[in-house]
Amino acid sequence: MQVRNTQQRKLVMDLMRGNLSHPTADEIYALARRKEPRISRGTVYRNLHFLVEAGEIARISVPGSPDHFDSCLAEHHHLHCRRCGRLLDVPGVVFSLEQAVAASLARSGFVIEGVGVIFKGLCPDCSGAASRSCEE
Amino acid sequence: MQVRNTQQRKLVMDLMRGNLSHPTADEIYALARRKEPRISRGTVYRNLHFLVEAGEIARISVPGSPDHFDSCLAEHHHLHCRRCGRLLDVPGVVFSLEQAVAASLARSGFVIEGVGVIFKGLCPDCSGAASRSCEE
DNA sequence: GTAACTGCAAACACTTTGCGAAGCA
DNA sequence: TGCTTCGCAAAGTGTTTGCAGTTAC
Repeated sequence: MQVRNTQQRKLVMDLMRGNLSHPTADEIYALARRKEPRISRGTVYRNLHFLVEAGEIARISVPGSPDHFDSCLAEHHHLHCRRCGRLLDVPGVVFSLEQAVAASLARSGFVIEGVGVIFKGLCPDCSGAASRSCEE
Repeated sequence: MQVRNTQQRKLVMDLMRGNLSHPTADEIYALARRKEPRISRGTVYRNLHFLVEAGEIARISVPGSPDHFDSCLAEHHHLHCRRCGRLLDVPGVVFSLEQAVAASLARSGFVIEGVGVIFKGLCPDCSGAASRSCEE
């Protein structure tokens, strides 16, 4: 199966690479339409999947919200803000415990292919706003 | 708001309590219909949410598959089998690393309300089957 | 009696897919 | 030219919701 470098695929790729946050498929679709108004949602989804399969980007599944995509392939934790929905990187984390658990599981016959860790809570912006407005 | 103990709510509660695995809403619905064929999907969803809000059960969001529900409230990790889709408990894990990270994040102004860890891979049954049949 | 709850069905959000047309190699 | 990819729209999946009728308290 011969892979083709279409305008649309290049566009999605560029938008991902130029994006340091963790856009959803729909956010990429919105950005893509600014440059290429005729691009379709299906094409964006297909190309995001293509890039994930090709190992160019990572898919981050977030409970209760659509999937996000990450152009940073280095393994890292995320924080999902319950209030604004933003997905933020947790920097500088060592994975010794998850790795230890994975090793122990492997000894029991599990094949561990990955570990997903997601912190849930409020980001600094939202926790500040929350205390200011006394809500919740 | 006065809470009522309806037949349907009791049934969902009992099915969850008698269930050591991690059924999805649809699995609970199927079980419920065996005892109460007129129960509706909406009622099962509403009651599962009710029980989650009431702190009676936990909701486990699994990337790429419907939500699972867990009658075990003790914090623990899970393994999601890519092959059979089963969700399994990871027993006897200490959470020191996640807790350390959470503490460090808290110092930066994040409000951490929870940590979700999900291992992805193959359970012993499936990893054995996979190597036997040489697939993938 | 009354308001929380139910069953039903339609709506919902996100994602995938079938199809005929378009365009890259 | 041929086969991958596109745009479009419809279907799929899991979940929520509006409503009129029911039922627990």
